[in-house]
Amino acid sequence: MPDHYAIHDPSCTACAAPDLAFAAHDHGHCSADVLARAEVLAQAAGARFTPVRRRVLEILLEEHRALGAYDVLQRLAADGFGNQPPVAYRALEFLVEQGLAHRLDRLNAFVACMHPGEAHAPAFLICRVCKAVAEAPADPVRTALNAAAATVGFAIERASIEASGLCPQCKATA
Amino acid sequence: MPDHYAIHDPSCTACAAPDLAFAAHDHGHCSADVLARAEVLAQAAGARFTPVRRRVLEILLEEHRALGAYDVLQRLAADGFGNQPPVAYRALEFLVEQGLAHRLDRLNAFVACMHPGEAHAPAFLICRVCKAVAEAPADPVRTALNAAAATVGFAIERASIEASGLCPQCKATA
DNA sequence: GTTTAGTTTGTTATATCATAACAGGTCAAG
DNA sequence: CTTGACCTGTTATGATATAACAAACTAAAC
Repeated sequence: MPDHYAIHDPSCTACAAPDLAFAAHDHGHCSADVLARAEVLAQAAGARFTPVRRRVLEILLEEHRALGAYDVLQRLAADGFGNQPPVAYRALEFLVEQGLAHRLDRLNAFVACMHPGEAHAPAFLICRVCKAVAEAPADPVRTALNAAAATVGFAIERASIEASGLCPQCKATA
Repeated sequence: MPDHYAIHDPSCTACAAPDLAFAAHDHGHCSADVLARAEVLAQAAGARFTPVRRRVLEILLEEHRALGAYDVLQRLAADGFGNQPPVAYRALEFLVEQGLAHRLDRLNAFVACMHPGEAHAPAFLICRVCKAVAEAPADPVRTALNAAAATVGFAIERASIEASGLCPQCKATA
């Protein structure tokens, strides 16, 4: 197994950071690591990590940005895969189901999950200038949300928490 | 001014409840109250609360549910207004800008604001069975979210918090 | 009371996002 | 090596949203 496929290593600076989307980092390592973990996880789940699916995840992993299904589709078509919408939507749906990607409702777009396999229900931070997307740990947020829901007797099953604003770099530049 | 146009009265059981969407209540009072407040607020903002705009708010206020733009459009057309998409989208956009309605990204749909004029940034609770939508106070949630964002240096400008699950009634029925 | 500038509405046309349904191909289990 | 499940590709269509322009209305200035 080549070095850049090395498994996630929490002692590595890059891997240990809570979120890298807004920080300079070894993105080659970062994305290869996530891809390798994804492969393992899909296997473990008895799911088939086929070429289209793998390629879609690779495409999403190229940047810490959300891509629309049609953007992904265009890339797939260029790589010789089918170029009809269901091809992209199905692969994206698979990745979301497997916890390897997330859908951002605000953007009608998809982003690679940077913490596959690590049980998490993140809040998304979307920079309105550079469009980078980061996953922020949201346990306290969800605790507060559950409490608010409980006061009216509502039982939350799924919640999406998506914030837009300025990432550290774009804030500094402005 | 007829009685059902009476202004919001916090001493009234209906008006005082944190959120009525999931509770039996005098909906005629509830919606007329919100409508009357909306009218006042629009005036105060120097905005024109025209017939289409008013009608769209009335339509949204008929139920504590989110309606798609095309649902609203159909209702408008039946009332003799234009029946092309921009008619609905523009009125909805106006209401959202004025804080009289909210857009739910998860549903691509719109819901009347039940707390117009009361500075608020709610979390939305969407019942997956009866489709009712309630606004829950989200100050603690937003505090937690801001804290999470701050740890990565992100400055939140707008956040949407949308949860789906079971409302009290549907939970009891299940 | 008329003019005028800004706003609102209506319309045509088109862009963007998403899925249903079916045919053919692939793969692993038996 | 067949079978059944699943995956991919395709056609077609549905659902959501906006650009651009013309006509009508409104409010304010004169």
